[in-house]
Amino acid sequence: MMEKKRTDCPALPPGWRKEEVIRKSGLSAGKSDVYYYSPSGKKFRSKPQLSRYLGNTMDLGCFDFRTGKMMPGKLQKNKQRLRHDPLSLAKGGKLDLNTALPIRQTASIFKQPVTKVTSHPGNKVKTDLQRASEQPRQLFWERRLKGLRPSDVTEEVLRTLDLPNGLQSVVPDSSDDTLLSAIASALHMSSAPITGQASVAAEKNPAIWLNTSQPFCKAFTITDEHIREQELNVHQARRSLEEALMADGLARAAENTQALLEGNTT
DNA sequence: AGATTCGGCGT
DNA sequence: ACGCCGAATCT
Repeated sequence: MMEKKRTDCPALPPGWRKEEVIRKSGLSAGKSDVYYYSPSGKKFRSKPQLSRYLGNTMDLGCFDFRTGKMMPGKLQKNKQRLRHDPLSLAKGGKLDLNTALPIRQTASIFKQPVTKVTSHPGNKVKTDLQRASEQPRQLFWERRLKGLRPSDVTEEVLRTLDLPNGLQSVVPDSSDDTLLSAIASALHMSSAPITGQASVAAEKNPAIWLNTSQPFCKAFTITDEHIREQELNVHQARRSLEEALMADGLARAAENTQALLEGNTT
């Protein structure tokens, strides 16, 4: 057989490999197809597919699938949006997985070497821990999360959460899922309590009075009822997980005994 | 079954 | 002209 020419791909996290296969017959003979293999061996044959899998892990905006390199000049020329409805999803109902989403620019879940600066002890940026949490943020940046959907590695879209009805946005035209994203982000990024916008002024002029360290929801109160509801949710989630684990264990066991009985060769 | 390969639709 | 993905074909 042909020796597979799988090369390491420096633009992707460690362990990812790229393969180029030349078509040898048919009308398209001479053309080539490019594939990528994840560290775990899963094959990827298009950029959208890769995007879906890597999700928010990495920005593939300037990643060129064919060459496997980052191409800084690939700043997508977004048409004249921003004029009518800057927050709407891209026309055609499709979401641009390349650049539309606010995503981390580094592959944080992968182990990657970082530059350790030792020769500049006074370096503010590398030294000052406060600075990291004081990065300026775009007003209403949470809105860019609109349309994001959680999914597992098989690309199945998961059910979204429901918000308690006591939660309201301080900005008009903010759909429920945007608000959910905003609150989820706030919980995720800070260990401080999430109180919502305390100042009523924020409702009249969010652009001026919004407390940027809080999500753009109105101040809310948590009732005992809320807590009971949430406890129920957690219990149900745990039960689901338990069942899934059990089912998986049984399936594996059955697979193994079957293999033994049939004298499976592999 | 999964892997490989080319066609062809849509942009 | 080419990216993407369905499906025929191969192992």
